[in-house]
Amino acid sequence: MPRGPTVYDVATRAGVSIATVSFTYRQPHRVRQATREAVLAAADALGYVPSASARGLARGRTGSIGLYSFDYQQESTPAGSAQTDVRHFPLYVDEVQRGVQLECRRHGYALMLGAGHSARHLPDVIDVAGRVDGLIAFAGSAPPEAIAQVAKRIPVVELGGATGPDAHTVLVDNHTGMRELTDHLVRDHGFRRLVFIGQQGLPEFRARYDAFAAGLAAAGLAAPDPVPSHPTDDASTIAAVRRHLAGALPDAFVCSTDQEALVAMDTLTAAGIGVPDRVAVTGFDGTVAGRIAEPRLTTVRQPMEAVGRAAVRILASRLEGSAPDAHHAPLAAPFVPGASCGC
Amino acid sequence: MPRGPTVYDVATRAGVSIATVSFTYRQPHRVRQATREAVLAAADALGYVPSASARGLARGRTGSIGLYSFDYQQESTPAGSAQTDVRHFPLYVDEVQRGVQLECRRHGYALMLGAGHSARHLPDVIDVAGRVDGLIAFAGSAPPEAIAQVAKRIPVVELGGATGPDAHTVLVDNHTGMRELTDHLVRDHGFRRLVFIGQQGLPEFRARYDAFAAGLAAAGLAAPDPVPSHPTDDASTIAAVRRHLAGALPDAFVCSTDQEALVAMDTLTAAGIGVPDRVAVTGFDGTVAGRIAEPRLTTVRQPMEAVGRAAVRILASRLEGSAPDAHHAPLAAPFVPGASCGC
DNA sequence: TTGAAAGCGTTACCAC
DNA sequence: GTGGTAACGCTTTCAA
Repeated sequence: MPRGPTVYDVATRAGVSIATVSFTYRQPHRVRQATREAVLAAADALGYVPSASARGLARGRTGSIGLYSFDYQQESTPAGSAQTDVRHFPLYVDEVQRGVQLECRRHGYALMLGAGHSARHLPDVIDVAGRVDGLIAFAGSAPPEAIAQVAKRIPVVELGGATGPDAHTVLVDNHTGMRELTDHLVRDHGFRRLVFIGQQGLPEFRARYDAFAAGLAAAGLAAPDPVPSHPTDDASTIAAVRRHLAGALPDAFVCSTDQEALVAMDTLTAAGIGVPDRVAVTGFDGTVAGRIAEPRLTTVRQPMEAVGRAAVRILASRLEGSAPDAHHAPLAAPFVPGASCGC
Repeated sequence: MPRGPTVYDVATRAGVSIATVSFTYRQPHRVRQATREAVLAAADALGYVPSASARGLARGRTGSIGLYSFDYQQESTPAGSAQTDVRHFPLYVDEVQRGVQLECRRHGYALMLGAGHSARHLPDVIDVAGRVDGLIAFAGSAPPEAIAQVAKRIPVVELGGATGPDAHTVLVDNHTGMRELTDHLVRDHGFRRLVFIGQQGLPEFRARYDAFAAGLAAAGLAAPDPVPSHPTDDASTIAAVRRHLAGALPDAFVCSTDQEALVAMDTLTAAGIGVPDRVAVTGFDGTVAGRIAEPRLTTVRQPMEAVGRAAVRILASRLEGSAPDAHHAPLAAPFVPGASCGC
């Protein structure tokens, strides 16, 4: 912010005090029309651009909300097949971000996106937190301690985490959809040997596995342990799939996310195993990439934009001290049959 | 930013001065290790989150870059056919934004996205400008006067505008690709009656029409005036197309953007006119929606992510006072034949 | 309706 | 290496 004209310059030029200049912008009605016009004219002539830093310091709030995401969202996948080179399509994180953007705009908040690569001592998320009135963070994107620390100062909504004492979260019903999906595979397709691929670190992922297990249990089947894989890390997914290529192929790979499901499909295809002919694959999220994949991915569709919007609304209500955001019901995430399960 | 612990609190707790606390973060090497650790411990215990406002005010820069976009990017299209309900796919603006995000992260800048709907006196873009060290704005997204005013204070890159005295721009070669596209239609398909649909307000759009006209001229054909239409405003595009449904159908609709081309295709289809059987349609941008449209859109692919990245780089070099970003060559935008031209 | 002045939380210059 | 102490530009009482 190369320093430019300030309130002082505008005040001088308009022949008023700096207080009047400030009033002109913040409480126009408290200023006589003639005065107001004089001030605005002076500001215009000078090319006055109010400093948000100064305003933020004086008022104690910035008027902006922060969004902190994963790194993986940021860098393109280096290579990969047409199918997994999915980075040209918006992922879960991107679609949520879109909702956040939309709702911030509605509420008049500026949106601050975290930048990484800081060689500083402070975790990035704290840096971002220092710039905003409220923070939205994807669970797992920042160290829990950092989140906790931030939450002591400003309202925080952690997406995909558990609703805790400090950080709120947007509730999504991960269970119902996954249960339906599992039931579909077992009941409609008659599958018996199902493998679950995905990490179990976050509550939302655990809910997915639990629903999967519940579905199997209801059919009198034992649920195998989840095979570890991380949506961020394609290599881990590939490894998870390959592990099952040796012996008898399972009937279906039930994946924790679309991202992993797409990688799984590619891995299988590359190994000469047709999907869904020889094995079914399912995902979770309902991303664009999954919709246009070949075969179209069977999945559970999260209301991503709605999640982003809800996060902002929660923050806004906390910031504006309005209604303590009554316990909103979890957002629905419907089962969406595709072709990758054999339908 | 509910006020929390400050440098003073940390200093007291660590038994040092506030200057030392500041040094600990900004110039760690200048502080004795023991001191540094004491400070960090105190900060940690207190849950210290440095105020970016205060820092920005004191240092004269915020460490963040702003991106100002159109409104249309923000709100979902209410309805529309599967084809034009394109809002689920990233548009030109979104893909550029992605590049901006990526490059900001690389350079360690936080990214500030403009929020609209302010009931304030200041144009939004000025508000955003007051928050950042440099601004990227899509040409046409903000009043030229506002841009000019902002450019007096901080470096501005205006995307799609002309390189002017104040605002820089990222140069994209709009001509070559469109010329190739036009030649293709005329030469390879033998089309004679081509209609150009699109607005002419911005330099980049004019370049597209000019290339179109040049292509026709080279074939000894007269170029019709462009039919006004705005990519933001589907209704205007629909109207533009309908105007040509009455008499003899042209051979092709050459559109200024993919967005308009998709709307055109839908309009034609809805009118029972097959694309490309009875008339060809082409776009410009190379968006995802165009790639997966049926028929796949013939277009010119802009290097959208590269545009966003370049914008940040230009800003970064201006801010860091490094090389005055040597006149970089315009980015290439290749012709990409699809199926919508009849190929 | 307007002005004076006290902060707001950092940084950075200048001593020590 | 560390501490004092002016800025930095704006908002917001409190008076006038």
